[in-house]
Amino acid sequence: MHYREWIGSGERGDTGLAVTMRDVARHAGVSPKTVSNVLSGYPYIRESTRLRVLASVDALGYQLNLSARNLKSGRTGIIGLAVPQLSLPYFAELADAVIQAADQHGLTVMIEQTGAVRERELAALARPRGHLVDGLLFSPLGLGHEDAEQLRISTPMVLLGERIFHGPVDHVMIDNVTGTRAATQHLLELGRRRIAVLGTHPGELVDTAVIRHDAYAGALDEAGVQPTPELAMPAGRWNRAAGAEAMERLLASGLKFDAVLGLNDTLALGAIRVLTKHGIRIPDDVAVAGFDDIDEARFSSPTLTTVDPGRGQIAATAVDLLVARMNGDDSEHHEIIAPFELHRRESTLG
Amino acid sequence: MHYREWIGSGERGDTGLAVTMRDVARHAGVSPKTVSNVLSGYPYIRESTRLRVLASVDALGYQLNLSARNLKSGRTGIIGLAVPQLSLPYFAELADAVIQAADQHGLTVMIEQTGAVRERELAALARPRGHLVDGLLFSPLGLGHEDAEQLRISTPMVLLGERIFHGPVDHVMIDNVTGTRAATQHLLELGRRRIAVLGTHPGELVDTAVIRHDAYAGALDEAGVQPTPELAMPAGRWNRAAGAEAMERLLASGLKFDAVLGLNDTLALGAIRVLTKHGIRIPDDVAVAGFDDIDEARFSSPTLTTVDPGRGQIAATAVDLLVARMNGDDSEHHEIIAPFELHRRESTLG
DNA sequence: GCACGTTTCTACATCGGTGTAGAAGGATGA
DNA sequence: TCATCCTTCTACACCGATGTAGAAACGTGC
Repeated sequence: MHYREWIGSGERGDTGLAVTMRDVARHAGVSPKTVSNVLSGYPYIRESTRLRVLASVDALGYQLNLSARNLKSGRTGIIGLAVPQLSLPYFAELADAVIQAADQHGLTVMIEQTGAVRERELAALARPRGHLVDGLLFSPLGLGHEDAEQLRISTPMVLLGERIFHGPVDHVMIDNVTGTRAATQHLLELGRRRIAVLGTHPGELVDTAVIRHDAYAGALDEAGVQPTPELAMPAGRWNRAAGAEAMERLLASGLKFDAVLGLNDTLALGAIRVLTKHGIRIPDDVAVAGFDDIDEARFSSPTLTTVDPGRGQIAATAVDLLVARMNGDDSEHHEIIAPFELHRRESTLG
Repeated sequence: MHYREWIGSGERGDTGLAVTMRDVARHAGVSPKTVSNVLSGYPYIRESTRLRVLASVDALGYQLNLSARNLKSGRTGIIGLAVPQLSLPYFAELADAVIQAADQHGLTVMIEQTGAVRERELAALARPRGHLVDGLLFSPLGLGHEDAEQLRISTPMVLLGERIFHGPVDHVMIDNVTGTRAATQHLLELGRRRIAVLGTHPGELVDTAVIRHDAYAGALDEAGVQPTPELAMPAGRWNRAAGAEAMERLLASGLKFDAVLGLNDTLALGAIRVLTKHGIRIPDDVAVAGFDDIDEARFSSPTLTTVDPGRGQIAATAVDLLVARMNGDDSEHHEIIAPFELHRRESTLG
């Protein structure tokens, strides 16, 4: 009687009324295996038995136990989705899209929030939830080049988002470079020359911030415009508060600028808030563009010019790819770049 | 050799390298059960054996198989969260909060999107994912009174959000009535008398829209203000697009109004968008208030006066309650109302 | 030295399904 | 008529862990 004294012990929460396959089998007058066969679509079953079994399933309210099936078959029908944070609209909308895409394949999604913290991202990789997920969609933010090796895991996995890692892993990528260039060129075409950037990560070697920042610089360069390094405002987190704070800093610096490129939409929206508060007119005094095309961008005041990275396509493609891997596809790894689209709205066109 | 011809058949995706408890046991020179005991915290283990086992676990990179554990113990450490849609900021932020709260208890969250469709909500109830979730947090939108009986399920469950159902189910509720009254009273105190409402659900008997609408009407009544029924604008979905559309309808109607109460923030934000587009000044011409206090409300232009329903507390309380139920607590069911707070911002104060 | 309690560990059955092999019965073709 | 194939179903072992019961070793007190 030691067991009861220690925490781990516990009677089953379930009140033991659980109906098993054996019960269904008895009720239908067949063997348990036949019930199993009916439920998993095995073809060689007489129609009459099939119906009888299904009737019994219904009558008893039988619920297949996925744990038991998984134990034998190694499949759960669950895929994991590891994202930095759901309260960031981009990831919330991405998760929405992934769940819908997974649904099409009859899969359920288990979401893990990593907070963009390297340790938690590594943990999400190391422990695909105790064999519970058949595959993993992973949107890394905190990992660096040095972690690339950690991505060689046995569970099927598809990376979402940034082109950070090279190696034998499937990617479905945002077209960061061309997308950012397009947004920057758009600002240049409006005649803007002093274009501030919000959300840079000075010191980082390779992450979304760096890639987009470089693309921005490249576009300026190409247009023969000298970039002003002081117009690059760092921001660690990419949320509204950080965007607002960066814009306050920029205004406080006294530097002149006629456009702002937020490295994502929430940064841009935070900036718009501060500009408006200071009575600066958008786009007359300052044009603003972002990246992500979150729903809010269509309804902010002013509406936000931004790059639509093709979220829906990314989610659908990634799930398709993952499902293929889960089904044993071991072809060369894919690197897919989703097509983007620049949406011109009031924040640049008035 | 018939099996290979039919879809359901499949070799395990895993390449069979899986390390089991038996392997660890062999490596450490103990019985499998001892490994199990070490891993689940059974106290009567010699310190030296404990360390030896843990070393072997590490050495072999052992990963406990949750399906197998679940099969025997009936526990998975996973709770389900059923919400209408993650791309709605309120639910995204709620999910974020729930995941964090669950994390504190060592639980993982599996999210299901119901799309606020009655059938899918019933499905989420009927099939707690094949015994895979130990408990369910459920935020129903599509269910009506007639479905109350369906909520008597054997899996522990806590309802989030609205006070729709009575009966033997735990609720953690938003203070819809007092919160909405407070927002309405705030508008009244500003001297506004013709207050439009966005997002009503005419014909519904009992849902959030009705509750908030009634509370609004009550506040008007109490202040001796005649409500104008035409100022109640229906909107099925509560997103920005619906808010914008409702506001367009209101403007087109030609009715005069000096304030707008969005039954949630996204409706209010959609309305703000349209008002701004039409050159109507906020709050000078029209004051706007919402409900939910999503992050965006602090950064919109103008910032949005809104009711903070205490999301973080709701999530934490609900998870605590659920965990208690999962641990066998079968006390009387609880109905907890989270404290709200009215945040006065520019959309009403300028 | 012996009865008794505690600590430490192990053998075995079992959770609820599914893979494998094969039995039984009917149809087919030589 | 018999060998062969196809259809339909069943028996049984086993997936990887844990609950139960109990064995072995170690004090302790008398």
